[in-house]
Amino acid sequence: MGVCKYSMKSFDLRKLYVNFFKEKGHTHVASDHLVPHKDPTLLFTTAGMVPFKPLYMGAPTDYTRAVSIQKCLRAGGKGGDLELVGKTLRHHTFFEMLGNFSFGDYFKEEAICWAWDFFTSVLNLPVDKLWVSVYKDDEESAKIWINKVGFPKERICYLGDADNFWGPAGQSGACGPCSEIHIDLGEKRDPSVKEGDLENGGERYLELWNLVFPQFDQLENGDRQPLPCPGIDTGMGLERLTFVMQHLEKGIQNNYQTDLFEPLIEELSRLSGINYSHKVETDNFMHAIVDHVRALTFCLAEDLMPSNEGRGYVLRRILRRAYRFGEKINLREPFLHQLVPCVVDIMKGAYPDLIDVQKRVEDIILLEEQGFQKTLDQCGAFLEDIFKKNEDTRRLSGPVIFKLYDTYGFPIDMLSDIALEKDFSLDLDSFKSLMNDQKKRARQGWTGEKKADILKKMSEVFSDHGETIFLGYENLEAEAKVLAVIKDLSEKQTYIVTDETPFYAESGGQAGDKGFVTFNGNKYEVCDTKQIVEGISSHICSEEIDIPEGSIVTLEIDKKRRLKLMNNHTATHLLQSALKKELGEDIRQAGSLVEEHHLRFDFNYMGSIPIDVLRVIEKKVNNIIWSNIAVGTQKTSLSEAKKEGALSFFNEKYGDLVRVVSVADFSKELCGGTHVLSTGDIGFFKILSESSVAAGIRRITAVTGEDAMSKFYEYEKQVLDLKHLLKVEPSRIFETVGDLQKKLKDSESALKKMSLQKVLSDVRPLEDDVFSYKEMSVWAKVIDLQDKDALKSFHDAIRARKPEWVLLIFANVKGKAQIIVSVPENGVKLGWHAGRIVKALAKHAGGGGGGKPNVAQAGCKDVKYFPTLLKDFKTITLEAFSA
RNA sequence: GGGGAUGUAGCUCAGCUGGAAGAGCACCGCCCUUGCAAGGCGGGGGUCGAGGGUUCGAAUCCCUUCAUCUCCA
Repeated sequence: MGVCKYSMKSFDLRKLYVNFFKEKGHTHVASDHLVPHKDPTLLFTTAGMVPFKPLYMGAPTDYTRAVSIQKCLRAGGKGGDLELVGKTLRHHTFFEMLGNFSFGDYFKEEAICWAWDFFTSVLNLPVDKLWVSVYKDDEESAKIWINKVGFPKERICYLGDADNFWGPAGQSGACGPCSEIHIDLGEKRDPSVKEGDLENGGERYLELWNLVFPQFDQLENGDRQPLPCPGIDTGMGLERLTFVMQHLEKGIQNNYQTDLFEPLIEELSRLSGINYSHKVETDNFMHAIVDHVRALTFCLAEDLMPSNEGRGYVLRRILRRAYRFGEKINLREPFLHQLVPCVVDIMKGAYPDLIDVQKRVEDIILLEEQGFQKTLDQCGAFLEDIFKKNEDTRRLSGPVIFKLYDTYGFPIDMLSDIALEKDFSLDLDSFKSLMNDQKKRARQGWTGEKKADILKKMSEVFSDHGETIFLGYENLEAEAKVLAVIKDLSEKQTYIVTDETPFYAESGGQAGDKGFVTFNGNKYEVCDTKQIVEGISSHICSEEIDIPEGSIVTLEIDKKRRLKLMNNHTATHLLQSALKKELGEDIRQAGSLVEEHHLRFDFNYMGSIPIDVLRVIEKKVNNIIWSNIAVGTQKTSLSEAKKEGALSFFNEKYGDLVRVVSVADFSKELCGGTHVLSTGDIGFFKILSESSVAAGIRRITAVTGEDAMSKFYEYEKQVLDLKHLLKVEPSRIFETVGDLQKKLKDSESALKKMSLQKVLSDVRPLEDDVFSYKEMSVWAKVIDLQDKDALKSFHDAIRARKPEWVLLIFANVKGKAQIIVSVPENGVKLGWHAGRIVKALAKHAGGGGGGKPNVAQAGCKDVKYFPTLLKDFKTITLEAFSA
């Protein structure tokens, strides 16, 4: 990458910022995940404050000031940023947000003064180039800027809701007025922007830092209430800040020339052979590509997978957009994965975790690129076809374009390019109206949140009491206080929430506990335990129950079931370690399920796993089980755990104490689940199946202990049954069945042949059975047959001998009445139609049938009709000739 | 959550308005060739994604469901 040419690098800016606010009493909180698992209303973390949302609602914490550098992703949705990326120089899908926060602590004055201080004393930004905006009704902030900071009045702008009222992130939550600091990059950069017009700042006035003053809580219905815990929420994009610093130093023109992007652009330029800063158009494609690769790398590093729905689909769209742009700069083969090492190299200083996942990220991206290329190729034939079909008009209609886009996912911009090449026009207006129809349909289909009220009650319990305390590592029964009893009438279920519980709530793949809740001598069955709101365990009973809040109840779990879950969960850990040791260290969990009677483990791996390798894996696990090693659990900090090499899946909340489950040096994982005390408890481990669930993902299912034994009995019984049935030793069953199959097959085909031969020798196509009708010789016969297939063979044999006759065959196939009629070519010309004839015959005999003019089949209720059909053939089929 | 499409041999796919499940590649055997490549002849392999229904008869029509792809939210 070479020596960095800037004295102030992105890495330094992160440090300066965090240290500045640490000195002002802020706790440095590490970035939360891009996928906010605690907030189902958001697809991705879109702002620095997202992880802190509950704190503004008054959730308990041990700090009131925080500083963070938050990984963020904005793609589609409300902002619609995705389409802008590349076209403007300041939008990104993935970016890092520097933020300082106050929860009921300091307010506007400190926020504004410190921001100013950071800009002017730490970064030495040119004071005369800075501009400030405040919310139109927020005199308080304006006064602070003028009186406390001494900021010139004439460079303060008052803006409205669109620009200076922030939030909420998602459908609900904290929001409030804000004040922004902009920098004037000079008139030359964007001459269309008037002096001081921050509202339409274009490329001239760059919004650098947004100081938000969250004061309100917006509800789902749009109403605003005062926030329980108002404070400060600021956000400054690291990419923009870095740009400004390096612009001032070296005069670079955009974010993509900063040290955060420049090596990537250089690499892309090398791969494509296209120079940067050559043409605006290709530059924009390069911008979008490198932006998207960063986003992809960070998402995939968090174990998010491209898929066809939800978050994974957003990821897939980002990838495809980048891939398509590649084509515009002469990259016609998968190339995105080749940029990943460069992303990792740039970011590894701040995100060392990336190093471990680099290889995996590359693999997944390559696979996706190949998959997309395949869909494009498959559209090729369809495309050719539609261009051919519309050759006369040289125009593709709306419905045709819509179908191509909606069903096959063929990108419209690519279609336009091809159409241009072939000199075709596109009816895009009609296409757009079809898209609108689809949007309308989608909106109508939206049923809304059914369980919103239940979620709301659970959230209230959370903010009043905090997380449910889990006693179940040591205790299998306990007394506890009831905090809430919530009835779901639509499902006939009751959720019972207590302050503490021995019940394990479904999490980390481990199934929730079952058992009983006892109150006042009444025993209620708990059929599952779940965390409907994260942190709150609810005991689910499938009946309506009334227990007053505040009551003390006895909680008792199904112990036998839990022991099995513990077996299976520990075994899952052992399996994962064994897989890593046997198939490679880059094996990663892609999902796991721990249930009472079996366990399931999904992981990334290309290709299937040979049976003998599975046996080796099985053996490794069993060796650990038979060594009877104590299973250790300890609480430690996340960073400590990582240092010791514990496996983690990015699901842990930073800052918390984490629980590490370890089996000597064989396995070490962060896990909140319940485990056996010693591996020997598991008894035995047996893999039942290995299969594929998605591209690049394999699934292993297995059983342990008693269930492994049951499985063995099941197989044993099957073998013994076979042994008795076949009267051979088990070792010879395979061979014997093979022989039997072959014999059966041979004799079946011999039988078929023989019975056909017999019919053919018994029934000869003699002139005696022929009558003349409508200028043709008609041969009619009733025969008996063993199976339906023989009928057609019989017909073909007769046809071969008498090509000039009309054949009329009535067959009794084991009691079922079947008719076949066939007419030679010259008969068809004379007006004979086998289909119509057979239909008429069948209709007369309570059946139905049909076929082509030359040959047709039918069936009817009973063979007893055959003589009549024969006798009255001419009258019955009369109408078959009239048409 | 709402649309559209696909699911047939190990792989890639044909199969029309219902009437004996097919092709190419791959596989196995034999022939030709000193060997390789190629060719010739023969052969094995399918619950037509699953479950219902209509029908004398369903890969084909209808309903349900699952998986994959795709668009919209």
